[in-house]
Amino acid sequence: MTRPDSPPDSPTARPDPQRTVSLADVAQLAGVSPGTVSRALSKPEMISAATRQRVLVAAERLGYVANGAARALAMRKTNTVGALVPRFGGSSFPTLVQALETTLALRGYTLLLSAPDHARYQAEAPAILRALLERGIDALALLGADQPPAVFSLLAAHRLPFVLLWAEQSAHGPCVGFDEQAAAALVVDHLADLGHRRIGFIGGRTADNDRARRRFSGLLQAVARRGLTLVQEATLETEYGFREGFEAMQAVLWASQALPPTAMVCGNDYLAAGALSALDQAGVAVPARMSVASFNDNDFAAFLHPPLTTVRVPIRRIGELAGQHLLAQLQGEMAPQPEPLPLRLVVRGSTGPAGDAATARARRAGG
Amino acid sequence: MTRPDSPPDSPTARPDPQRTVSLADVAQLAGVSPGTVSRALSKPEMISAATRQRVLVAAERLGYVANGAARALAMRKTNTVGALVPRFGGSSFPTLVQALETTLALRGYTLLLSAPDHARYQAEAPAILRALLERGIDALALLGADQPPAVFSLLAAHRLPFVLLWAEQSAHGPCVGFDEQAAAALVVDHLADLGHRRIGFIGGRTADNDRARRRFSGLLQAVARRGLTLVQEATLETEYGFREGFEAMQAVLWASQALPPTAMVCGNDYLAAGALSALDQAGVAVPARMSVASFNDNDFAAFLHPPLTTVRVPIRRIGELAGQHLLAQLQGEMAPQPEPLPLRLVVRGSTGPAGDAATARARRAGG
DNA sequence: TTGTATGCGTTATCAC
DNA sequence: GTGATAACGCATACAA
Repeated sequence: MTRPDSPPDSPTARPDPQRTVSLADVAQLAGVSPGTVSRALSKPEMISAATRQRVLVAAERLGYVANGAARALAMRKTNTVGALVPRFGGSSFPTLVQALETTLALRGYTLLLSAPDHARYQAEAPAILRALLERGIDALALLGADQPPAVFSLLAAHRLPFVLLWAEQSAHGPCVGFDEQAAAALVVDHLADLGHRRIGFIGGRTADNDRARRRFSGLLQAVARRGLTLVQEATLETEYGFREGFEAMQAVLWASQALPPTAMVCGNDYLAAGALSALDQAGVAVPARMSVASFNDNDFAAFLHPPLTTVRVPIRRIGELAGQHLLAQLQGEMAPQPEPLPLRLVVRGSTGPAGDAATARARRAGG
Repeated sequence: MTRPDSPPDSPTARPDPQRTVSLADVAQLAGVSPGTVSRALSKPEMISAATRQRVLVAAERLGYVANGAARALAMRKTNTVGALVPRFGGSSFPTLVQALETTLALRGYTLLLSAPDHARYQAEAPAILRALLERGIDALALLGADQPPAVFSLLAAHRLPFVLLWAEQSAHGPCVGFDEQAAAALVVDHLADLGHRRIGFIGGRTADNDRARRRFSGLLQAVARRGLTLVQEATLETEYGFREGFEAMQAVLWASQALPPTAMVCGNDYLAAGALSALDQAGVAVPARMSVASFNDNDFAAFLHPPLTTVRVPIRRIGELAGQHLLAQLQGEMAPQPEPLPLRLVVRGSTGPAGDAATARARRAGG
């Protein structure tokens, strides 16, 4: 210790107002050694009740707050988990991140958030990941299985536990997600059962993310299986967003006016809400003249009116499970068994292409 | 150095596969001292081009990544900024946080996110803040001026630069926000100009957050100033959210059926979207039979249909400015002058209580 | 149970 | 320009 001791009986007992109070300060005030303070704080059971009490009081009096950097340096762990999630304003990622953060916080971990936009991440993923690694994280959650090539090798090189959020079956590492194809099948089967034959789709950009890709491919499969027609002029990709859904639906109405689809499927509820607004503005009655169905990422589509049939997708649960998965890895436990996440079709005011009578018939027939 | 040197000519040149590569390793490979490596990496201009090159190559070969904890310990700064933001799934906070993160990331800072729910934060704010302090942050952004009492004293005790997001004029510290009262006035004046006399309000909980409180009080003032009537049965508080807006609007329709308001103001666009859905479901034509106006927190209400008149509120800008403010504090510069954030009224399909003719007259008259 | 001593990986202050 | 060396604040193995 180089810092000169200040008179222990000085009025305020704060030696140097500039310096932040450290273990040594607490030790001095409590009249014990620094090691004892360290143990009293983090391994109370190793210390006698009496001294522990003295230490606690001293720490309290001084307003001691541990220095995480020093601790991290000594313990070689930061109690911090990184989250690498693209730009999420106006998406459903916040819900996911929130759930992840909550799960981690309950176990004493903090979340370090990095939210580059898509373009920047594609361009400089290694640098972004590296910044996270430098800052010090014990584990990492990444959104989607679609990662730039360098990412996985960096993770491997640093032996960093990680999990892919909202992804299925990646060869690259553990994933937490759900069966997008099944979700798409639920929607399409429902529409087919109602008697719809020609449907359209407004979805996210398949080039950008594997979620949109899987959702779309699931749709294609189900459409083929049920012998439906996916109307080309009524099928397009866009960014996720309310405005985007609105404009996409306008475009669809215009492009397919010769022979429009009787039902539209939207890739998420922002798109669906926008699409409904566009239909309303265009005077297209829903669901009488056109049905709309959607994937309910945001707990959101379930309350739209005109009513929308949705597949309720467990976003929050992904965050929780991912957190648990990471925590398990960090504790050296086995990862929890990959329970399949439940999907639920919420049917609201659906109608077949020929109106309610046909719909009732279809319901009796199809299930 | 206690670790035994491995033969420098070993095939893979990786001494100990378990250990993470450090400055010393790079130094050894480059044949220079650790100090030189440190400088070559962080203060390149202090090093000759030749050795710098050698160091860079060595670092690259070894996949060196700096240890932030050690750096933080030595430099007494973490290059990390904390954000303490309550539950933000389904709110407009993500937009704000995203903007903050982007602003900080561009200047080399990372964001440590803590997102407790409101109840937990009220109950254990000191513990939550303390966790952030322990983890090591150079500055902190907090949402709202409403903070539990212990928070500001903790911040002061640790001399931590901070800023209050989406808040005005708090005596406790610097704020970045906009004039909620003016925003409310824009909406109310617009409705009054159209000839509305009786309006209702669905807003956030004023007990929980000062934003809702200010928004509501601004509304009250403007209503009084224009001599309007705020219909009691059509005025209520709720959580922010789509579902909440839907249910609140249903409640309003029921409670005020004797003499309903001719216009509803909603506290944010989630509430407004929900309210529109409820009106649609109830068969209330908008805006013919009832006008709806809202504060557009999410870039969202501007695309709803039936159309909604909104005050466009600069959430993103708050995040950016807060980031700049913190960065300025961290660099010891003066904080940027508190430029007033712009508010804009976006008029869409508004109608007066007696229909379009009256509206046209009112527009000519009122402005 | 408690004190002592050392290392964690960097940066910074000196000399050279 | 570059190399030694001393902090930075904490945890922990080892002694007592």
